[in-house]
Amino acid sequence: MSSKCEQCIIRQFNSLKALTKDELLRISGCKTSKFIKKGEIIFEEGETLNGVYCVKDGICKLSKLSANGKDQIVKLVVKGDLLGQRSLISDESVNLSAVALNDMEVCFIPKVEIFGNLKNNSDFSMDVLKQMAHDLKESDNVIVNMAQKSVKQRLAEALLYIHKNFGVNKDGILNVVLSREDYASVVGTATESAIRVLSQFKKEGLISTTGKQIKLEDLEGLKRIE
Amino acid sequence: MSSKCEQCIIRQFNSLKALTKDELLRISGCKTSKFIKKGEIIFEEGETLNGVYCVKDGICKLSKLSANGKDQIVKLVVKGDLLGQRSLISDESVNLSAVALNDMEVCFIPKVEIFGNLKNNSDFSMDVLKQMAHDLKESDNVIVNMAQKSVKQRLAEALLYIHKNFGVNKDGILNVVLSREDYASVVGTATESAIRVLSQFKKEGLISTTGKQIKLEDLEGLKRIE
DNA sequence: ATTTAGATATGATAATTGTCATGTTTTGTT
DNA sequence: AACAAAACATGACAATTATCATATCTAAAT
Repeated sequence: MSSKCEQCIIRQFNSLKALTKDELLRISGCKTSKFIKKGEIIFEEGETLNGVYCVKDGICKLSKLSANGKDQIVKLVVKGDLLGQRSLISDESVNLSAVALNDMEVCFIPKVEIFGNLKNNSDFSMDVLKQMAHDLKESDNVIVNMAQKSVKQRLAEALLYIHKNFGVNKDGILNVVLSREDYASVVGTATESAIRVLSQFKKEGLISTTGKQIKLEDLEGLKRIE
Repeated sequence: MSSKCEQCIIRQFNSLKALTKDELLRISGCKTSKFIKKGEIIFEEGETLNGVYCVKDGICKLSKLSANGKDQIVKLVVKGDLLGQRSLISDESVNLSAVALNDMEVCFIPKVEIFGNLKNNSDFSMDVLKQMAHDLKESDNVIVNMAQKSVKQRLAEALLYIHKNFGVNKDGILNVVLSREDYASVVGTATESAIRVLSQFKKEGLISTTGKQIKLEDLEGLKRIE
């Protein structure tokens, strides 16, 4: 019993908003809904996808295994994002692995539907194109940051990024809860280094922590990190 | 007196190949041809573009100024590539600066033409989409490399990348000639570090140099760098 | 041919980051 | 509650990379 895409609010946050009522009805008919538990793998590097996932709830990480055996987290995915678009479009195997950081709810939309709409609805394809263009810009900016900034700067920016894009709960604690290892993997450093920098931020009053939970105490201070 | 796009071979290498004869004729009518000297700026970060550049000849670098004042080269552009697509599509100012590394010849195609074709020719928009999807994958891979690999590894890979994608002349010398500063800027390190690593490669017989010209002497050796 | 600015090269040293060892805390399981 | 496993934390040290100083080489301009 799948609910109706026409009434799904999530769709407003991604390219599916450009679809017509008829197109949405068709998708409603063939999509499948899935619940994914924290830590579960949605797909893995090298797999072939036969559709895209629309994230209804929860957060996941997109990562790639480096030659040295360490995982690099390339992106964090919010509610509303589409997963697997890129691989679908270029008709290649998936380049990144997706792992749930929370319990998630996703809808799987088959490839044929997406391609049909890309071909026939230029509003939709234009929106997908815009989304990709935006992602590409973000990626280029990440490259520059990785290449030019220190671990301390990158970690400060990662915290600010999560704060801005995923928000905080009523107590001011970041909605995304990452392990220290995951932070290291976002920033591209050793786990111990990430731990050390977070400890330093704590000492300096820039953040406070309760277990894995992190609260940003001084946004301006974090922005000033050099 | 602009030559005809219909007869331009370059177009086979980019998304313009998906255009119809009529569409190409229209572009022929409104495009402008430009010669750009080595070192000249094609466009700079923050500018607004009113079209895309189709690279007919020559090579250029796309770079971004980091907060620390250093340039990071994000991509090298070959003959056949389109410049400025991304910014045009997302309707934002340009994120990267483009500077000629050679004497170049480019054609400028106005925004309206591109958008018209994106809207009306789904083969064209699909091809642009594919190109962007491919670029996005490449960018993600670069992020992983920047984050996880050493300067030595990154420089070896940069040399191999240039070898593979831009080729060599009759003497086996890389077709792309970069200054040591540019190499540092590709790899994301200090100029002195880039120089040192290149010197080391030379000592180890992996490369040979004559001034700025570099020849790869041992491809397999470079691939094995750790 | 000489000058000169810029690029290349290398040494010395400092700063950053990674690795290994080890201890503590947290978490989940029986 | 007791235990084991995992995550977190920190010290000591090694490796990598950046910075500063200075020397040499190259290429362009006079």
